[in-house]
Amino acid sequence: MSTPPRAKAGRPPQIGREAIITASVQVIDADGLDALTMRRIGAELEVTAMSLYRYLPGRAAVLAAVVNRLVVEVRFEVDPQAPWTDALRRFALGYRRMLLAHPRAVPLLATHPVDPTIGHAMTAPALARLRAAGIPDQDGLAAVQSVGCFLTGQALAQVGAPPGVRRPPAHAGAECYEHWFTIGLEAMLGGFQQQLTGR
Amino acid sequence: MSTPPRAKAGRPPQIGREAIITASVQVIDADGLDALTMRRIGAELEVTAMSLYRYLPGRAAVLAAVVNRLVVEVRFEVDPQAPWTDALRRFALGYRRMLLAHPRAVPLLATHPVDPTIGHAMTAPALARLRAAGIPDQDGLAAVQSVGCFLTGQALAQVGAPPGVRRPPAHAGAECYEHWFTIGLEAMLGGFQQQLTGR
DNA sequence: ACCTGAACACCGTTCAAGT
DNA sequence: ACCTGAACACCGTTCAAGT
Repeated sequence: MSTPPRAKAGRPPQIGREAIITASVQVIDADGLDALTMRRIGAELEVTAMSLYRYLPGRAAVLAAVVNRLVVEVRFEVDPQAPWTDALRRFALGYRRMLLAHPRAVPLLATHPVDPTIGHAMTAPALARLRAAGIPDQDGLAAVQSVGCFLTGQALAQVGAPPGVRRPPAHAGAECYEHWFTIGLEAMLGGFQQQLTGR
Repeated sequence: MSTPPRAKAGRPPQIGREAIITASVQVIDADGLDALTMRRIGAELEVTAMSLYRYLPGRAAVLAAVVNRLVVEVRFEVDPQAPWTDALRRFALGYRRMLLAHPRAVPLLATHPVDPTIGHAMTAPALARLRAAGIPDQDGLAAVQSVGCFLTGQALAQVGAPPGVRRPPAHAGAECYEHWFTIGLEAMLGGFQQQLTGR
């Protein structure tokens, strides 16, 4: 949307907005959210922290950009033959795949709002399938929202302990959370099917 | 559990663990998570930041203590006459009441693990009701977990934007989230009823 | 026993200056 | 046009010192 800094004259840029975001995701994946300092991002790009401010107005902007970068990488395919609840299931699995691929970013994703345009684009295929099944957009949106909230909360419980916090020793293993995830998701899907398609 | 510092001799303490936690909750409620610095907590208690370390080993310990303080204040009553799903509903409403009473603490509550003992105590009445209805503890636990995850995710979506982040202008109002919350919760409860009590 | 002052190693961010 | 060095106002945390 806004014009990126162009080299009409003078030196070509050593870095850029996209490179900053990519480096930030790498740092988070490798060392967690706390390690994502402006100085560290700069070091990753062999540049000082101050140069970053040419491309993003501050650390908060970096975090917001990371959230949107991760959300756009969510992918899932809707099977038009399958019942409409399957579209919600596939949305859930696709979103969850992204979350578990970036466990240290989950607290960030959970607490930062997603750009509405990007959020809408992500859920569009699922919503379209519900619409094709005769479900009003208002109800479809509520269902997608609810599934999304459950996903976020579930991923947080599984991997969401913040950077410095030790997980309690009685903490359940990954298999357990996988099981709870399926149980909860299927309950919600079954409930929506009952609610929206009248038993 | 661990013996609190007692004044066997010398000066009586000006502050204490509980006072620190209380002051911390006040700061969060008033000015948000970012405002909760050791120096600020100290100022609230008319003491320097360094004195806090006598009672809690650091900022992370303060945050953990705040989480547990807030979770223990969750209250709900189970109606033994009502269907077992009503116990889950009341648990959800009680938990949600606490979350919405401390909106600026929601990101903290969502990302910090709860002390297992406290967490178990909070959910015990609901679990007991499910057990009385003949639902195995394993299934009951999965249901409670799922409802809790949905609650957390939902509250985050509603109030969870982190301290410095502006909510997007297209953001839905509180009524909308209240509606989505009901829809999602009832779908999940309906699904569990079907799953566990066989339609 | 309890609290403090000074200090250390970090932050994010600004601003004027270099090339 | 792009990048940097120095500086500022903050952090959390330590440690020896006061009373």
